Amino acid sequence: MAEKITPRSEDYSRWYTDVILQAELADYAPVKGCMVIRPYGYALWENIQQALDRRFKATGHVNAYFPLLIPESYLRKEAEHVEGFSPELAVVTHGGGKELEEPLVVRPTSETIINAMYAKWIRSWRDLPILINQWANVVRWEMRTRLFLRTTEFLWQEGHTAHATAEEAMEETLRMLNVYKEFAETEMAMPVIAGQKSMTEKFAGALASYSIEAMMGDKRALQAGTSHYFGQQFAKAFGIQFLNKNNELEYVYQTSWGVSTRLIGALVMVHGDDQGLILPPRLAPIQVVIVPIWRDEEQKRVVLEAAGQVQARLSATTRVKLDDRDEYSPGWKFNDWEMKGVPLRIEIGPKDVENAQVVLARRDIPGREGKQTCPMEALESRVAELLAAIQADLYARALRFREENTFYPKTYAELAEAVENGFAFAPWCGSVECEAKVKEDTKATTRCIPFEQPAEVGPCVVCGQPAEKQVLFARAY
RNA sequence: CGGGGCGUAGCGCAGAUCGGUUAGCGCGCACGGUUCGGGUCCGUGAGGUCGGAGGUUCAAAUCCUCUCGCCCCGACCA
Repeated sequence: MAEKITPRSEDYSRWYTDVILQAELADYAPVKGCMVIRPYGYALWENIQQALDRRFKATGHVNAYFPLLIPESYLRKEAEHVEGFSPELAVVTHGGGKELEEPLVVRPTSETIINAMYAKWIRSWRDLPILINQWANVVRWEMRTRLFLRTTEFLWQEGHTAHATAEEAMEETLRMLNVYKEFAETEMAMPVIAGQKSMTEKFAGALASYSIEAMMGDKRALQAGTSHYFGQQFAKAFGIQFLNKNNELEYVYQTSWGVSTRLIGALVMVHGDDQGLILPPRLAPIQVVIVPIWRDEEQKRVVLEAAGQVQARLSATTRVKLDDRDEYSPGWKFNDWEMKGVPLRIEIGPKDVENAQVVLARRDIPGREGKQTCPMEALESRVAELLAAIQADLYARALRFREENTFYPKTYAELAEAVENGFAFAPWCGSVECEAKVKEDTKATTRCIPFEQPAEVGPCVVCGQPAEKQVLFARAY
């Protein structure tokens, strides 16, 4: 056995890296913190893109593309924004062999360049709302990087909208957060907690930030998507004004929202096991792999013919691959496709051809337990059923895991213990001091103030003062 | 930036403490055969500026100095 995946229990971090490298999702690039997204990983990203893009279009958004290079001065226009991003900027100082008059930053996010354009485009209330999304790469010079979770360059989408009223912009902010939540749960089979970020955790330049937070396999939290309400902050910095219906000059109200290739890291950590990836059927690049089994040339001919028919029948509705490679044994292929997380495997051998059946093996249920025979005539319906069942079961399993590792501490000591073992929902007075103390003592941060709140909230778990809200504390990526 | 680890064949490593002349092993790769219902087995073969620079020495993967890079753990972040 050439490569082994480190078991999760031994070293979760190494397991994560092993799975990504061996499943060929990505590989390290020559430049520190950068990675190559390999074809299999990119196919996964394309499926994520499609599923999201469909939802963006359905909510009235259009795609556009803004440039990679941004004049450095643009970043400085919004005080809080520049403060948040300057430490991690890549700056271009030379071009065409000459030093540039003004340095250009490689976008870490596109608020400034997009808003500079919005200032040109918006004149009247009739120009609003502007609902633009872009799929792009961005660069942030992070100190510590990790495949997919935090790379120097990453792919994402960023929606940037401008509205005539605060209410409308806030509605948009929450609508898109909800799109993310629905996407995560439906497509990724990943349950998430939606809520508002605390003032210290919010986006640089936003009035309010919202996020969806998911529990990874090591019980740590991962911010899987964010949506920001900017009010008129950026509009004032960039001079985005319009004449309202009363012929009054007014600043627009804005939002931005984004998810990144980090979602691939989330998929790995939410569903994967010691054998490798387990991909949710709705996003899996290959939903069904057919592994034919034969001994001699005659069997090979018969089996491959049957396998070809199975492939043809399923390909109308399913992303299916026939692995007819001669050079690998069936056992090798089983392991290989399990590592790559293909949700459903079809085995066809001489016995199956004889009995007009196939063997179906679920990736999410290892061993004999996950295997069943299926008569050839029931092929399409059974495969569809199983894929749907796997999708649902993955979600249910992830939800159960999160619930089993979620705690409701009443005291500070209980909180400290709880965040060692998972998510902790606890009353919080809202003060930065209490938030900082928890971080200092336990390394856990407030992830979000969930929308779903209990009927009654006790005193702040840190200081004992009255608390209005319950907050989610967790150690996070 | 602080702490730790590592750079020797495509990958994973041994060799270094105690310098010695053809630098090994496993996997992978190529070819031939064998096998195929859970990572078959056998044979043959190709493949190396020992991260880089400088120094010590009759002799350096090995000792010394400098340097570059990567990974992991922290502080920062999607």
